[in-house]
Amino acid sequence: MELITKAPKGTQDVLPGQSEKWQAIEKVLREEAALYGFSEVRTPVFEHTELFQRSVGETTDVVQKEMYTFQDKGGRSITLRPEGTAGAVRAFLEHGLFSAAMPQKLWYETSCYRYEKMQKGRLREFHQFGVEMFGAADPFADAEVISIASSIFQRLGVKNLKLEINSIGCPTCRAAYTQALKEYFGQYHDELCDTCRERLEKNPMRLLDCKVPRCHEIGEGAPSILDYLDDDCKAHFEAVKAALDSLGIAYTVNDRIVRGLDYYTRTVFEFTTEDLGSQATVCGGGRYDGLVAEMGGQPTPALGFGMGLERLLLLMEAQGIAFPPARPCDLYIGSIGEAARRKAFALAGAMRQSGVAATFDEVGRGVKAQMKYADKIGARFSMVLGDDELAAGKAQIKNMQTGEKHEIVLDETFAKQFAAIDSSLLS
RNA sequence: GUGGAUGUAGCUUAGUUGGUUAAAGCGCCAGAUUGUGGCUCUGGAGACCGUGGGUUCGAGUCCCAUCUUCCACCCCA
Repeated sequence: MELITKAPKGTQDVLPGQSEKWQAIEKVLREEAALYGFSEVRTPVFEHTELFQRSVGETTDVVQKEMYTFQDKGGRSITLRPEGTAGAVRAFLEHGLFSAAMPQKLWYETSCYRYEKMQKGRLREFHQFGVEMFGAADPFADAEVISIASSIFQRLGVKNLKLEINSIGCPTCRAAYTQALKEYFGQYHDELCDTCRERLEKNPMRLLDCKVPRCHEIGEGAPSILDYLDDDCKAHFEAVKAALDSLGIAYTVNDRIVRGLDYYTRTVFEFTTEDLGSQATVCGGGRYDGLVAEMGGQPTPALGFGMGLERLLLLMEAQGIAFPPARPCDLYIGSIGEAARRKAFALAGAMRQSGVAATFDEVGRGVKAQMKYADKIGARFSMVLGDDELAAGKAQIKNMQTGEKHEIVLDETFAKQFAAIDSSLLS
């Protein structure tokens, strides 16, 4: 197929039939966010490249090989956002949101871009719903953020999700732990795979989830971060777990969870599923107490999560979850002849003014074809206008499901008469 | 980035050991004694067989390249 009739690799059109599902999900996301007191923030699709290098981390895969980076005509290095947190933090700093009432609670739903090798549930343009909370250091905040995701899944009817949590400590505990890891893996230096040998220098924590069999085997005997947490971090983690317990949210502690974005501290978590093949993570997040300061702001504790919407939708479809039906056509106004068609056109307009989803014959075909069309679009009621109806000033309204007919007078009380007929169907 | 598959009308597919104008179902459009849907019947439109090369008298069917989608790794949402 020609390039102009083909969407770029890794992108997706959302067509009628699917867009209604997106809307249904988005409605739940917005409502849940509001229930928890979060406000929406919208940030640009592209930012200065440096923003992501600083926040996401120079050594991460995302920054090193997955960003859509280019130079604009002014010579600036621009990058399409690969995730949502950096932009939110930037906006938080740029507009002085830190001097508003704390905590600041924001949510967003945006497209993100990552140059990746395609797979189901892994696109180059994908959508993420996320929340960020600034200025809350307390463990209850961690539990609350996790519970937002949890209640979204619950409301959507998503099943079989596993919540895994871990604490990767603060920079102090992590320095000690990193040292311990280097020593441990150092003993097996020659047995490690090439990338792990590199990781050993740059980011030893990443060795832990290497899938190469031998590395994985070695990793099983590695020290656990949980044994290296200092007293504060340990107390914080315990309090987060207690808070989750009090909410009745089930979780498992997995000390191998190492998130791929450098800004995380202390609590990290993932919601995973086995129903999506290898793209198991539907939602991931954690605390990033150092990020705001790293970006030049006052030290501000913060945390949040990102949720992959394509994955969420895929998961819901895989689990056979029903979506609310699209709004159907309430009344199809058929017509025969030009005079009647003009009347149908006017009537459809008037009906819409009173909140009735009305449709008339927009293409000018025969009555039979019009009725077939009314049936296909799922019109709940139909009527046909012709010379006879115009002359008599009344017409028949037909219930498309039962075939039952009602007489209706073609005057200014039409909408009221229709409402009476319509509500009789509902009762 | 590594490895393995896939690609025929809008959709799902058939296409024999390469051979004349590439089939079917669904969908779409139009009809069935000229003003009415869902069933049935009839007809029609719609594919340069992903794209570009090559082999051959001749390729949807063989070879190469490229693109697309999918699977595993990797990464992450």
